[in-house]
Amino acid sequence: MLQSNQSVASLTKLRIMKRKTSSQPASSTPPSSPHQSPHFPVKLNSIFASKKPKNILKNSPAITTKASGEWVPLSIGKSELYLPLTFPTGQTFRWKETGPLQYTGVIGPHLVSLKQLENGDVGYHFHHTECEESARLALFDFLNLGISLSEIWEEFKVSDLRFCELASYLEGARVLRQDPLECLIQFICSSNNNIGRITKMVNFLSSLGKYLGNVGGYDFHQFPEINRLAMVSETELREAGFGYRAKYIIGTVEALQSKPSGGLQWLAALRKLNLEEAVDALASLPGVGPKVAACIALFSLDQHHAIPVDTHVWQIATQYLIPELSGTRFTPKLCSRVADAFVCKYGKYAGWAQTLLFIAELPSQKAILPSRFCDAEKVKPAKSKERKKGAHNARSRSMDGNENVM
DNA sequence: GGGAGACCTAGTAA
DNA sequence: ATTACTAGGTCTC
Repeated sequence: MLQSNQSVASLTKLRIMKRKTSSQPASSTPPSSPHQSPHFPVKLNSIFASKKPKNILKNSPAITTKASGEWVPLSIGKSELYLPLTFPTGQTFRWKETGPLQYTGVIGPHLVSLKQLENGDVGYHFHHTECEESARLALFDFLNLGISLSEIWEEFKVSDLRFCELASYLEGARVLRQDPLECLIQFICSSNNNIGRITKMVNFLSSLGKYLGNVGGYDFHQFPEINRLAMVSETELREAGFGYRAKYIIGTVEALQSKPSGGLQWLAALRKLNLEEAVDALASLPGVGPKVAACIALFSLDQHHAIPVDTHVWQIATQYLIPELSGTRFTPKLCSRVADAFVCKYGKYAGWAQTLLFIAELPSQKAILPSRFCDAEKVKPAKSKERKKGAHNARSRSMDGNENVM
């Protein structure tokens, strides 16, 4: 039953690094046969220097060379990255499932496929890129490989038995490091919305960017620059199905254009702020409230303890962290209370812990977890009705088992 | 500063 | 079959 859900395509994001102009679009089919080829060079110290856990790539053997048609192994293993728990779980709406255990997306100007190899490792393949080296760096950065998932999970496991048990079934649920602009726009689209529709909206905006190629029947584009986004009218967006979010997109794009340092710079600078400052800055943009801001902060701004609180996270929190509030109704005022509870329990990387707990609540995952993880039914607030099957809130990342986006 | 209602759509219930 | 209502996050009043 996991499969049906995984058909949800996810998309990606690019890094905030300078965009390279890429050359001719490539129409290619992802390689089909995993190939044990050499490892890649690992010169990421400067990039990841500030990260806490040791760089999991640090000791990887150097080498490289990848012939097209091959999967180049990342040599990190499933415990560090398991694609089905990372890409189609609501962090990004730009990556597509293009094969069994295979996902394709765009990182900056690079079109790349990732595949879980038979030995558990993840292999990558660039379909379209001008510079292999910068593509590789962009990929490592996007995958947040400067952070050891297994290392921070160890700490969660020690302090939380339930996390420990879940982790053994849901290995490799990693938090990505997306491009802030892409992340911002995607999550503005996500507000009060369901995954199928969000994906359509994001696809529409993405198609305004430079075409990079087709993989598995899906067209891939570089995410459009701010000035390109600014050329779209609210009317066009509404006709494309954005609803009232159309004006949010327009307003946010205008706000970014008006930043003295430029929108991209302004967004990039948020990575240097503390969480509260970053969230406040983001919330100054139309269409960005506490929840969307937390998503952007966690998924693109290195704010590892950001907790996107929605009704589903509220359920998790009242069930396991603050049972004294169980049965009460969620109000915005309680947002910080929930976030604090997560940080208090899990610390600096609370957002990463919360991501796993969230995924464990997805119908697709519950289906493969032992029943003891499912019997603890949520205590619903008096006024709340049964949860619907269809429309799920975005952050509810694939909450919908029936979701069939593409 | 907190609460209520509007916004938009898809899915569900009546 | 149509209609009424619902969730979901942000904004406005």
